[in-house]
Amino acid sequence: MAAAAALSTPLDVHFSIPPSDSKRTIFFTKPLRTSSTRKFTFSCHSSSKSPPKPKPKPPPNLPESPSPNNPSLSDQLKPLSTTTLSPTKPDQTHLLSKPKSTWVNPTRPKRSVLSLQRHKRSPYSYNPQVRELKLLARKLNDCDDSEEALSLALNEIPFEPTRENALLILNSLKFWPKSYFFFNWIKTQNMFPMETIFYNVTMKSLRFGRQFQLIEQLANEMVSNGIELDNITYSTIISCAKRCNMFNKAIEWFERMYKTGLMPDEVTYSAILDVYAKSGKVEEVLSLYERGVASGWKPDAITFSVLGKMFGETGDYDGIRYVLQEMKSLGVQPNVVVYNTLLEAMGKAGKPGLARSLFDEMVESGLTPDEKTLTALIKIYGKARWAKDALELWERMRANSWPMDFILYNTLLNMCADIGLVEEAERLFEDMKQSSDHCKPDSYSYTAMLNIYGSGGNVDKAMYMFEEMSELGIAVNVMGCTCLIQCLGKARRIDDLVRVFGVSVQRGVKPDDRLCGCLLSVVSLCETSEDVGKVVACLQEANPNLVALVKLIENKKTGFETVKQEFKSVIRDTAVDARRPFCNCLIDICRNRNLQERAHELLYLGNLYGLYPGLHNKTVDEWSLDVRSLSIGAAHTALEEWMGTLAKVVEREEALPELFLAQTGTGTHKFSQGLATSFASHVKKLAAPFTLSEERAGCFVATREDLVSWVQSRIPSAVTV
DNA sequence: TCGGACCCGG
Repeated sequence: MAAAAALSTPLDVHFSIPPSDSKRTIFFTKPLRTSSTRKFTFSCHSSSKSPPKPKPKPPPNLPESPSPNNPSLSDQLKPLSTTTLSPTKPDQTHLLSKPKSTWVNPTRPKRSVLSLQRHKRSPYSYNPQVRELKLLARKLNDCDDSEEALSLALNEIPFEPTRENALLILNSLKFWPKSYFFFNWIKTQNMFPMETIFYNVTMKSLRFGRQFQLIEQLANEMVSNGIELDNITYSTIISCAKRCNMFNKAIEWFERMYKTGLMPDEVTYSAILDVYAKSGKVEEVLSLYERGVASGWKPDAITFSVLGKMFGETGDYDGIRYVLQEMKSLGVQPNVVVYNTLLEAMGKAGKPGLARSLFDEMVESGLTPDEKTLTALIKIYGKARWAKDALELWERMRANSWPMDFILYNTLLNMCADIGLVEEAERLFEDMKQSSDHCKPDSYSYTAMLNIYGSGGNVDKAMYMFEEMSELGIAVNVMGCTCLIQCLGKARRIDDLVRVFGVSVQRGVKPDDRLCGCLLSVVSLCETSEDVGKVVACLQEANPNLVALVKLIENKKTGFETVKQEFKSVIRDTAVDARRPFCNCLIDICRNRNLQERAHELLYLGNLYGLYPGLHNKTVDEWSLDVRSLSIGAAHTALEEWMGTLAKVVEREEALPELFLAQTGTGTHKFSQGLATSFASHVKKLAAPFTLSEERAGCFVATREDLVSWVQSRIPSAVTV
């Protein structure tokens, strides 16, 4: 929906089609912005070694007495969001620096936002009947879910239903229906008044089953029966809402807590921080964090893990650095979970080297990495194509007998797919087959193998995997199906492709936009109209609108305006990550059908709708064309377009930079198609003066002199490209 | 033995 909104409004404002006599130009126009999400970043900390920032001394840590007029959380945050958080004051974006005096008023001590006291647990005393009680609990756990069965089990109750006994049983019940039933049963017995703890324990069990409705029902019951809701109650409610992705509910209950005058303790506080973090409210998280610290709170590892995850989600490297520095200055030692979170965040921020150093630091500090640590790191090395580091780590894992689980196995397989390690993957896959039950290859493992064989062009082995999956009853998912179809398409095994598509759909695969993009790319590869028809028939089943667009653009009579409208409508309904592939494929289809003009129109539209950000970059010294995210056909089209535009600039004798360069990338992936090679031959065909740069990998360069004389030698033909 | 954080895909 958001994507649709982003597409619908700004485009027509920015673009009106010029009169037919003037050419549309792709380059040298102000790039379109489809959205303007402000990314929060900290101002730079000069060095993590610098002494910790002076934190304001907190007011005395006395929990405030409940006040009937306690401000709500949003009221409390208001002064922050209108002052400190104002995005219009760039010098104030450093939220976590010393708080601004606008809200630290020395004459009026700031209200504390959390209680530094943890909730006291009731002391546990030994229950002599523990054996019998555990036995009953097991019986309840094992018996049928039906009310009859549960009642029957409870009838033979071997003990007095005292408060302690009931609590012990309630604590031992594993599944929420049992806990809920038992809780209600205690209520009907009327042996003792229901206290908060019974509600809390029951809610905890309900949370396992994500029964937020029931939890909320119980909470309301507590309110109407005058039973106190404590921090444990609230944190349980909040974390359940969070797990159910009901962030508004979580915030609503947090607000309710404030309004009743109960001060959150650090558990509730970090739970709500996580809620804000998961709902993307970075600024709220930071102001809450800041205010907590200003109240004298020393955040623990869990808080930093929440912050780290939040920054990881947006790949905010400055944020990650801040978390590390903040822990250091507060003297909080990261534990394994914190390291895991930060490692993953480093991966999302695209910092494999820093992830590696962080991992070294973790091991040096004496911590043992667990499955999640290794999963994070292997994934990072795979995505970065750091084969050496990945293999070394793998070796180290085995040498140290570090823990493995099936997710780590699957991540290793994916890493092999990323790096192109076919034999290693096969060995690993065999290991999994030999292993005990919990690491047997599952749908993910098979998908990884389909990916490996598919991208390596090993059609027969990929097909073998596909058959084996159906023999073993392992579900084919849409991604595995996509890998296989892509591979069959490249091998021009269209009949097999059609069969695989049919079988997959029959087995429940719901084609998504990426699968459609894959089918579309096969359409562009097909050499006979018969094959085209077969693939289009599959595509018709999955995305009829896309097929209609293909037919439209193939028809020479279709006018540009029509293409534009239909293109826009298809792209708007397409998942963001599939939009550019769609456009690339459509361009390829045109080029293969000799519809060059249409290809240029489509590239223009793709650029117009923001599918190729950063395609063209200009500085005073150099202009560059970055075709790394383009298909071969699209890259050729872009080069022609660029040349045409440059010709015009030369013709008009406008200022030109010293250097021109076209970036094709080096195709670091073992299986990658070699855009550079194809680009080189196209450059040669055009006789353009670009040569592969020796200093800059994956770049073709041309000097101004060469380019100008080449353009002049082509005039007037160049102008009309 | 009443509550909070971290892992797999095109």
